[in-house]
Amino acid sequence: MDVRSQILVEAIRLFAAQGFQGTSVQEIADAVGIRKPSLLYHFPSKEALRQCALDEILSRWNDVLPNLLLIATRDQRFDKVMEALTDFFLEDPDRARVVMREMLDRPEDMQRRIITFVRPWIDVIADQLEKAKAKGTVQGDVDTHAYAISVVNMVVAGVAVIDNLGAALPGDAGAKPARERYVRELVRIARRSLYQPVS
Amino acid sequence: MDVRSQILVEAIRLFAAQGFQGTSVQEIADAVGIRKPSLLYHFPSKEALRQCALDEILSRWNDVLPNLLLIATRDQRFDKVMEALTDFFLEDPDRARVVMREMLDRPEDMQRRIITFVRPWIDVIADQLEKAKAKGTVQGDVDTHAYAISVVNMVVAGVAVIDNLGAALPGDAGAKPARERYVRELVRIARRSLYQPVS
DNA sequence: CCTACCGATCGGTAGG
DNA sequence: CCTACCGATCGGTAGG
Repeated sequence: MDVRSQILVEAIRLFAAQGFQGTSVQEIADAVGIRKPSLLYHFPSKEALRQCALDEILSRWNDVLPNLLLIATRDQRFDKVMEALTDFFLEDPDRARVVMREMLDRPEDMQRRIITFVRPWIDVIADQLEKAKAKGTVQGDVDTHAYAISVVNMVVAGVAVIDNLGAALPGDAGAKPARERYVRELVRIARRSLYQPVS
Repeated sequence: MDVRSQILVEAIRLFAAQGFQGTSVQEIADAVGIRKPSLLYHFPSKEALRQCALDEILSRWNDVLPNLLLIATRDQRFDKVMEALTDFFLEDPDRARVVMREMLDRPEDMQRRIITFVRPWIDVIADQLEKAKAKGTVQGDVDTHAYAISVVNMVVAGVAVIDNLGAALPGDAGAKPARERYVRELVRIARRSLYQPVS
């Protein structure tokens, strides 16, 4: 792996754990094993490093997005879409943490990214849900746009703090790992609040 | 209002917007209109200020909690409990932002607070839900603990970034404010994923 | 509650 | 990719 990629990996890890302001360029350089000015040769400023770290995460999301939209458009396989969404963030929870932090730290910046980046595919999914609503598969009072965004936000926020939430569960020693319980329940909540009961 | 309270108000506002590391003691002192050493007379360190800011939020939560548990225990009025929960954070979204930031910045610290502070009343609510499950009012496959925690997390995270999420909605000019749409949909999701359909 | 001041660390640059 | 160094700001203290 080249130095630039190593820098991005360590930056995302540290930004996720300590935040952007809570992480110094020195710390990232130490983690990579180079000197601070060497890092600033690859990224002209700490701010540039922030943008690149976020782009890195969003571009990986773009890798899974086409496949996800294909599934959603073709046969509305809800479980598959939710699985792709949860898998993406569970694969590296730091992604969820960085995204949550950016939404808190830079709301205007993140709103811009959301408009150009998230809204298009939210619109596609909402369209599908509207069709399903007309057919009667989906419950009539679902606010399809607000629903889709809320579910995405629930997954991102849930994964970002998933290990914290474990502390709120009763500590059954032999029980299923807390992570799995939460993810399963999140998916259940999203599904059950969407579809018309089959009865 | 005394100086100490003013400091806490400004600290919570700035911590919510910029984070703890992103806010300097100088900034808070400026916002209050005093010098930095004067602030450090009231709070011995920035770290002490953080703890007090969080205690302030949690103690306000303790004001509404007994009433909330009474409602939940007496007649399981789900909508009233959800209303108390959403109202508390919507009343000042900075509360939600500070809590989310603390969960990200200080996971071990926050886990401790969750165990002593959140878990007891989550247990009470989960107990109520188990009884309702036995009666058949609540759906059989609900993981009551994971459900209660997930709903709380959904509300906290949703309110924390509620203005960001507006950017993902189509911009119907005359439409209902984005905030209200989101809150309404969050409550619908929570309710519908819990109860057995009346059919 | 203030003025004056501390060492440490910050992001970033010069120059090679 | 390094050494050497910059001004600015950080949290905090002394002393009144």
